[in-house]
Amino acid sequence: MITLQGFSRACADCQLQDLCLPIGISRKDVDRLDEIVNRKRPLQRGSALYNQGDHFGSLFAIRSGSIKSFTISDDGREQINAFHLPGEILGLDAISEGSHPSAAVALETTSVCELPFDRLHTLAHEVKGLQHQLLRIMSRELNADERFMRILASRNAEERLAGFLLNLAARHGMRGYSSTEFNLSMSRHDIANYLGLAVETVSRLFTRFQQDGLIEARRKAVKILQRDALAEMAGNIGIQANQDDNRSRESS
Amino acid sequence: MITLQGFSRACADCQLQDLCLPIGISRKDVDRLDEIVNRKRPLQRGSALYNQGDHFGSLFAIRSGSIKSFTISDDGREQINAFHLPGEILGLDAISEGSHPSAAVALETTSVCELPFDRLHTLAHEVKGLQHQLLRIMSRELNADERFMRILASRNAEERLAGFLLNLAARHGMRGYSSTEFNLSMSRHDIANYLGLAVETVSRLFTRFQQDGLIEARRKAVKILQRDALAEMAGNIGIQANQDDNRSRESS
DNA sequence: GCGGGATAATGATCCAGATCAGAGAGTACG
DNA sequence: CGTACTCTCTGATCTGGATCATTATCCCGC
Repeated sequence: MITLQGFSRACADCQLQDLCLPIGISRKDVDRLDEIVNRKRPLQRGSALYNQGDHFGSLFAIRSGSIKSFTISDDGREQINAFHLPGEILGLDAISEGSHPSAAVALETTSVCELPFDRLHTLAHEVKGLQHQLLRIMSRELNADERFMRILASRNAEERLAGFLLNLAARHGMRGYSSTEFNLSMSRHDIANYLGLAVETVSRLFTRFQQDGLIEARRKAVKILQRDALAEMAGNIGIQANQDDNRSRESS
Repeated sequence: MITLQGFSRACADCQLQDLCLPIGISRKDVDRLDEIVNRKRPLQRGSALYNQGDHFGSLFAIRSGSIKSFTISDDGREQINAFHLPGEILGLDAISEGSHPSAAVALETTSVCELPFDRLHTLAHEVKGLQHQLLRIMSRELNADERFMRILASRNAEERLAGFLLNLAARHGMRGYSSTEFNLSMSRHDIANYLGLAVETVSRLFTRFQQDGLIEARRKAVKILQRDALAEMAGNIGIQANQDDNRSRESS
């Protein structure tokens, strides 16, 4: 169904370049970016890209697959921070401390591009567009986090799950996949953990959404039947995935 | 009680420079930064630094006072994203979209430095240390958000409030104020909103913490009596404020 | 095709915290 | 300096979702 693109080599050829770092960068500069990127061999499901506390040396961009990032607190509880899809950048939260505050584990077979931070940083110093894009990506991430904090602080279970499904749908859509029919790469347990709910609640909600004709769900396979009803339910939060469609003019 | 420092002019003289943008920047470059900073006249309590949806042109650094940033959702509910103290940078979440996704309102008389983004961006392009510091500040913010998401997703009411108080205490401490005795510039309502709780719950918890001898609280005035007990309760989350004490060596 | 261990669904009960209601206490202002 | 408003506190009740318990289903290796 999805063409394997794991072996196309250059950023310039990558399907994801308009979601990823190269936005707003000239062809010539993309080639320079390309030189510092390491394409790693695919990660198997369940294996870690990095662990909590690991030394930070690189950012990572997802080429295909998906990754969850999470933190284990002192009392041993795991808390998932985010699910990452192709084109998204991981490791941004490690820049300030020099080590990764959270771990990143593949949810399925996943391939990533490694971006050594010191070289990226140097290149960004030379290529203003890259510097800008880095800032924009981090800002976008801040936005997504804030949006999610709002959901956690003020939405009930059904609003959370509706928002979650729509968010995933939109993000799939932006990557050229169907935004109505897709596979969840994470378990119900992971969804519950992420949304701050109990697994049982999530499971019941899937059942209810299905009974109400909002979705069709069989295990990991999900089909959105009534997008608008879900959006209404979610209170129109989290619908828009991290797009950033400003042509922010560099004024004056 | 707190000396008015609203009229010291230069970054180089500012008490907050080791929390703010100038970290890791040479004296000469701080002076260049200084040239682009606008010191604005103080904001009165309740007045907006910017509103939701406003065009983004500048970042802002707080000199004194405090600010809450929040979003109003479609259904009119206000949700507070963060409380900001002196030395912190506001507006980072607006870089990607070109407009402010949240509003910022002063909780008390507050003075800020305005940092026009295009000029800051250009300067960061020339001064690598500034570029790095910008990235670090954004990364630190991502960390704080993640930490807070964890609290919202998996902590109960008493853990949340304990964590909140310790976080404020630590942040006051880093700014040279007492970390055991301080004033809350926000109302119980704001605290509740921020923590995803009902006002009544927050109020009851203040009472209980006081009865248990953990704190002394009279209205806005708070005194931490048993820091360790609170930390235990908070599950050691949120204790450390956004420090970043890595001397991240630029390797190789 | 056949256990067996993870994953998911469903049912029954319980409780933390929301909601409802109302009473002080502080503050602004005519 | 009294009236009215906002903020905080406290008590009583209700409920969404957690927790506990069990069953169904999937998926894997053999």
